[in-house]
Amino acid sequence: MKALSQVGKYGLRALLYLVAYPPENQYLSIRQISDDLGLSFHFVTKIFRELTEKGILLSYRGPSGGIALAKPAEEIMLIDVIKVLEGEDFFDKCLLGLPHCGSAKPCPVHEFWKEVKSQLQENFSNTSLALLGEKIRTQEVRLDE
Amino acid sequence: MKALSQVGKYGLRALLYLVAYPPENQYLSIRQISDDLGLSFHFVTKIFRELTEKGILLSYRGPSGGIALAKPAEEIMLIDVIKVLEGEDFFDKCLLGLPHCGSAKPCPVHEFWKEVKSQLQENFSNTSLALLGEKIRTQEVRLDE
DNA sequence: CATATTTAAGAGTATTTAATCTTAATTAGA
DNA sequence: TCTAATTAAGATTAAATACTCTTAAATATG
Ligand code: SF4
Ligand code: SF4
Repeated sequence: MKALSQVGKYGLRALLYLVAYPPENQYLSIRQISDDLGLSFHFVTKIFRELTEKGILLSYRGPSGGIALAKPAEEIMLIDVIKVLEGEDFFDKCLLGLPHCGSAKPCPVHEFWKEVKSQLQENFSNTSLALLGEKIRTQEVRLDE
Repeated sequence: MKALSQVGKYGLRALLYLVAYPPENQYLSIRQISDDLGLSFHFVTKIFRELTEKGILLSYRGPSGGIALAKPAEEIMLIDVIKVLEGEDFFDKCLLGLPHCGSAKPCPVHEFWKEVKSQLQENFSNTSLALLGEKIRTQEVRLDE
């Protein structure tokens, strides 16, 4: 089961790095993130540009430039990030992908797919980046290896 | 959230058609299924070949040939079909896709991803094709439109 | 045996996704 | 003002996925 695209995976990992290890100065360079996580610098740059456009990150060019959160990590929910990285319709995707479907005209697997999907959506909506960053800092969880 | 590939979606729909509307004679032709569901005949043929190789379908060439279930629909679970169509590792896929990970060295979203995944896996394991076929026949659910 | 029907096999094409590369723009600091 | 550091933008390439097409093999029936 493939839940996130490469854009989603890399983007989320890179973003969580920033949240977990915020820099002393205002901006953290993309190079440091991509090097530390072993991701392609250019690919991460492209992904971050999207997050910047959509108001989740701020960016600054030039020496000692980089990226930073546009809002406090407490106010950014996982679902906001996912919707930028995977598209607004992320939670509309279906198992059989029939046209015109939904609860009124369900397909054979609608019943439990609906449950699975809403459970995931709820978790994404209730999880802030701040919470995940804290888990990473306390080494309860990890971002690489 | 993209759960199934096109192979998985088309394959499952076509297979459920056979289960729900089994032919009087021994075999049902792929042409009838693909035409009825509006799917590519060649694509469905390719998918069915795989299901035949893996022992879920029987096939027979020549006039009045076609495909048939290799076992009673009661004995084929959704998860068996999914594992053929999407690969044995379908339920090993991850949100962040870190190497060497699992419950011992979890990533930040492991906790709820694990839950979501096992809920889906359980549903797939407990659902037989016979059950879904019956739902379709009684028009509780549908395969097209 | 000849023909029509049907699946098998695999080559070929198109589209989407993933990743890389090049150049431009911005900015700090010597 | 010059240089180095950094993101922005977009062109390009690579790989995976999704089909499509052609030919072969099997088989029923007249
Ligand atoms: S009926 Fe439900 S599960 Fe099935 S394709 Fe539609 S929305 Fe998805
Ligand atoms: S830690 Fe869990 S959710 Fe995260 S990538 Fe590994 S198996 Fe997937």
